Amino acid sequence: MKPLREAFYRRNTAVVAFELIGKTLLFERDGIVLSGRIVETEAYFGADDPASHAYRGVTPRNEVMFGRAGRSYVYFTYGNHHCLNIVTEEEGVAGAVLIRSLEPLRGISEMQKRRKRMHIHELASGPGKVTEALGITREHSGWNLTEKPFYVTEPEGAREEWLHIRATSRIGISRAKTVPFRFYVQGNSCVSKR
DNA sequence: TGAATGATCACG
DNA sequence: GTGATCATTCAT
Repeated sequence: MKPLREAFYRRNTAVVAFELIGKTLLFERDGIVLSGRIVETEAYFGADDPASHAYRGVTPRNEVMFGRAGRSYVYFTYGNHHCLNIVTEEEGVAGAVLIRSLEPLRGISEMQKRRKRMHIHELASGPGKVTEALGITREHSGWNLTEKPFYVTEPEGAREEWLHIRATSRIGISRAKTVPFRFYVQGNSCVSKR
């Protein structure tokens, strides 16, 4: 399967966040393919979104959010965890989709090793777990996700889960708590817990 | 130079 | 419910 192209990401962030549900995220490293179905995302905008890192303009950390769509934005938070985003919108406009949860597909034993957990629903059911399962750190920020080895594709088969996608407020933020910019597959055990 | 904060997780 | 743990940001 071919990677999703830059034009997919160069659109409204909430639309991209919604449409990324059900797609497959892949990272091929050291001859091992790690992949999962995206089952939970959140949209973060720019100047009009007080919960976004880009709310107050460009900083050294967030500058990739203002750059070209389809790039990774990885940041370190709470002294322990990394979070993976994919940049959206036209160049010069801030936006990114936080990848909150994956349903593991390939490379499960490698994810179990990295996470020190066995159960499928513990491997990538939260943004910090996603990056730990795939071994993603700030070194992987700014990568071009429209080409291998780190990319997103259409799922195998039909995208049936669109019927079951829910939208709610975003998790873990202190501002803009009401807008429904979180999307997830209802009933999927790999979605993060409330 | 310092203090506050944080798009989290695991454990009890 | 709470502690861990530190990079980032903004104010001083």
